[in-house]
Amino acid sequence: MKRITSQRRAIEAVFAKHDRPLTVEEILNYGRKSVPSLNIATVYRTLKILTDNGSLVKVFHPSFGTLYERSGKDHHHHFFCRECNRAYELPGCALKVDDAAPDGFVVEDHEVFLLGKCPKCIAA
Amino acid sequence: MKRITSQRRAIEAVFAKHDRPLTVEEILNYGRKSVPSLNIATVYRTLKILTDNGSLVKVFHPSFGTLYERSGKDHHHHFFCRECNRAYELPGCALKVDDAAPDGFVVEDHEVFLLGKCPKCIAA
DNA sequence: GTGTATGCAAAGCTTTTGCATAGGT
DNA sequence: ACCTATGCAAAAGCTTTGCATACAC
Repeated sequence: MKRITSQRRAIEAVFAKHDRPLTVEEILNYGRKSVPSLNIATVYRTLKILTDNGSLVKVFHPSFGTLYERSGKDHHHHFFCRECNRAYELPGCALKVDDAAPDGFVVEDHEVFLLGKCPKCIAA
Repeated sequence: MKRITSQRRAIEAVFAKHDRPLTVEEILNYGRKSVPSLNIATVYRTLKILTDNGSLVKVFHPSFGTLYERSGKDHHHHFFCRECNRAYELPGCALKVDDAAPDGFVVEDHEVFLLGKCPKCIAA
């Protein structure tokens, strides 16, 4: 990626505006609002580049597959609302990492997914 | 599923023998050892039935997608070895569930994935 | 003007489905 | 004999890739 195109800018703007894990479809649809010609192949190619260079990280949703979010945030976990299917980032870490695995396992990383109902859907 | 076929028995035997989260491909290959004609469509259909009736649960591996494991175990989490790519079940739960999400979120379920090196690969 | 990134279409994978038939009951 | 579950092949997602061309530089 050596040229700054309108497509590339549109995709980065999507992440700036919607700062949460997004599906490829969300990225495509939001991006098309500013660049209607935006193609799904371009989205995938750009996501790959941004993931490879560390700007984005993948998040795996139990039912929706791969989501993408901006990197560089503090360590956090994810909450998926079963009602509205939106992904949330939750600050902090409630995992007792030292107790998480038996002796003999070397834990280098971890991910925590919470599933339930978000405040919006409870209020609704 | 109202009939007990050799395919069905073969698939259940695979889970009995390899009591850890398995990929569809692993299930197919292991199953074909006893029923060579076993077809991938049958595997998917059987996995769907066993998942729907609660005998199996899905486990989502960050890179390998959906794995299947037998249900009815105590609450546990998963460890994925980055070296040998094997999935382990870890007993217990080191998550402080009450602290996991801010007020306003209702946490119904959670999953924890640990990534690192397993004892076998450390020893090797 | 040069060469990269895009759009389009085709191809790869994984998973699902339609249909004729083997085989469990 | 009946009718479900299977195998096969086609289809339906999702993601990647080849190729001509638009466009950033």
